[in-house]
Amino acid sequence: MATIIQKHGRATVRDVARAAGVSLATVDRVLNGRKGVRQSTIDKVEKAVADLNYTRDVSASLLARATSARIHFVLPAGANPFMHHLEAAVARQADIAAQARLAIEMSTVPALNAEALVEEIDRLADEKCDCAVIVATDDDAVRRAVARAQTKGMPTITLVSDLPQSKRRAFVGIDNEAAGRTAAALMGRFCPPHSQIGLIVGSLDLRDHRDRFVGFSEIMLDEFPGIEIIGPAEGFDDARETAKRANELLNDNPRLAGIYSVGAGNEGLLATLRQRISPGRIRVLVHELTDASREGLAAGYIDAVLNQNVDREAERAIALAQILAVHPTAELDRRPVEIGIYLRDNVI
Amino acid sequence: MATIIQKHGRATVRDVARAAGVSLATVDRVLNGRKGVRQSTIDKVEKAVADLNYTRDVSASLLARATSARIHFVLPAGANPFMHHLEAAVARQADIAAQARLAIEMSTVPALNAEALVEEIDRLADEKCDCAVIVATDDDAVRRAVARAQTKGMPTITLVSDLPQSKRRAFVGIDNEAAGRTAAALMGRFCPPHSQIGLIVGSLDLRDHRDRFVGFSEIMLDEFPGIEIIGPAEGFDDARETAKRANELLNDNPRLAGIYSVGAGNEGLLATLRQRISPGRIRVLVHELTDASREGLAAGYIDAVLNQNVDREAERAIALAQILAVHPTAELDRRPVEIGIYLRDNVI
DNA sequence: TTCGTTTTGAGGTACGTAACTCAAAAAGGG
DNA sequence: CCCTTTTTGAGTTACGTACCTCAAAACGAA
Repeated sequence: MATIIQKHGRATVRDVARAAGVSLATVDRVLNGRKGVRQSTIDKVEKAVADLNYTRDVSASLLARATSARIHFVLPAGANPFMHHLEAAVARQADIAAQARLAIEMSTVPALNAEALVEEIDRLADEKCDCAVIVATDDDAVRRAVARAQTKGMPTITLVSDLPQSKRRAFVGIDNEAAGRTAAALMGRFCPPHSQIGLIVGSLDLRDHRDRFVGFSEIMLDEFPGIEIIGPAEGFDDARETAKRANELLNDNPRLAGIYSVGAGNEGLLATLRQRISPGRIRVLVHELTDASREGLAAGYIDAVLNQNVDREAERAIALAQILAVHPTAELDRRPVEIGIYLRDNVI
Repeated sequence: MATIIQKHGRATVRDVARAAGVSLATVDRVLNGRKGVRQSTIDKVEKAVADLNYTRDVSASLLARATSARIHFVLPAGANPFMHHLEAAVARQADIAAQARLAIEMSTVPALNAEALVEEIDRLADEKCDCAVIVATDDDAVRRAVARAQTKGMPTITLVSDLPQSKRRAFVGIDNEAAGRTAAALMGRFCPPHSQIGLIVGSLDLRDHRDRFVGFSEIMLDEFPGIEIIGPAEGFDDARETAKRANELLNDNPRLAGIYSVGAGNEGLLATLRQRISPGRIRVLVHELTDASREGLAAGYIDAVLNQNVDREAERAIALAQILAVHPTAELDRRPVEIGIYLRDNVI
């Protein structure tokens, strides 16, 4: 009845050396990819590893590893609450990562400023940082900087906002088109078959916002053809501007059934809603769990929140960066981060 | 601009000993709770620990720890697909846990059989297992067995299905009333204000199903008073029975707008839907991502799935068990596991 | 004071890997 | 065959903690 899944008596490098008929030093050379070992010997060792089902003891490995890998996060400065959450998440994960001999550093550059980001990437590549994790601004100068860094031996990972067609080694974030499609699937079911839904984005120049809009439109046209999409209006991820856009939506469309807020600035949206309507009159869908969106959920002004879990993202970015720092040519897991859906009663 | 969040040069036990003006052995005694140290000395050491911000190096600690803690999972045998997923998740996490010097064992007992579960708990307690993790059957004999085990020094954690009013040290699972409330919030928005929603549970004798039903009813009556709840009918977590209940619901209520399937057996529900209606005609909400529910989502027969992440649950249970194994009187994190909501485009 | 008890110190070994040196052995080229 | 280069072996040190022993010191009570 009882099955022991794993017990602690695992094979060690000594066992591998004995099984392969070589010395400890040779096993070490093979395992850590040092040169000066004949291919036939490498094969012998790898066979022994496979036969004994040897896996590196992570605790011992970390303990013995003298130097910490340097992983550097570059985040947009003084941006919206979401970015502050992301920053906090990186700091939290940094504490955990320190146990794994990873030195996590963080710096900020002005938001939406490609030049500043480029400068920072170049600086990091020069001072032999092991891996950069950036919230990318979609700009060709940034693409070139990423390529330069890769040449100099520093791989780059994009976080939250991707940089397609670039030399970045991985993207950690949600699939924003899928997020838009999911938003449409919810809103389409929330609203009457013949109604109007207003869209507010931060800016259509932002890749993630554009992707969400594309996904949303696709499903709406396909599955809820009776529903009319109003907009998108641009709120520039700013509370005041977003409040204005929401006011305009309500003024111009008295029979509006829903609002999908694609970007940030939800404090402003919420303020307008509180001022203009009673909770539940129109269906409201926003992105990211923040103080404002939690409050909106609790008060009934917001029906659902699509969220990317920043802790999971920071953790994932660090895990991938660690792999790259140790094994620069490794194949990385390409799965996007999960899109969380929160209503009032399942917020965390 | 750049901020180093953590670097690797941390304080060690030697630093603590020096700062406290005591020997290494004394620091060791204090840190590991061994007896024979004067309170005034304990205070000195703890002050030094605080001053130096000392934290145990987990890698070294694990490496030095000779023995593995034994953590034993007891799951219901041959049950539904969800339980098989849970089993697989435990096995996956066991591999990871082995790195942390944890020996994860697993056994199965007949489902819904309190006597067999009691026997297994007693057996584990006698053979000095460090912690048991059980999917509880709600029965007083089980409560007594858990209490006996606790007396013998083996703490118990409940998984997925709780055992309230017992000596279990923690529960790892979702808040099922909150899940029911969330289901109602979705269904209430999905369906017209005056319509009928059919409920199918496994059994009202199952605590989690009853809790979900209670939460669902609460929100429905409160926020969607025009919607009528039909049932609940009992499908006994069985595909055939659940198919029959779904058929009956469709026969008896030609204007049914939605079905909320609270328990398992969704293969049966899906079969009936495929046979009787076209995708999207009625809104369908089920629990747990399984082959059947994924298929239903993809085909458009299921609108949304409420899910508990079994990997997260297994991981959490192991983490809590580890704390209990090392520090039996520790206070444990009481937060429930997150309730995931999945539509077609955000499944993982 | 003296005895017994409690508390503390000093020192050791072990865990499994990383990273290094130096010498010895094997391979390869002419 | 010798000579050079490459490959391998043997051994050491280090990482930070856990756990152990034995002796020395401090303490408390009579």
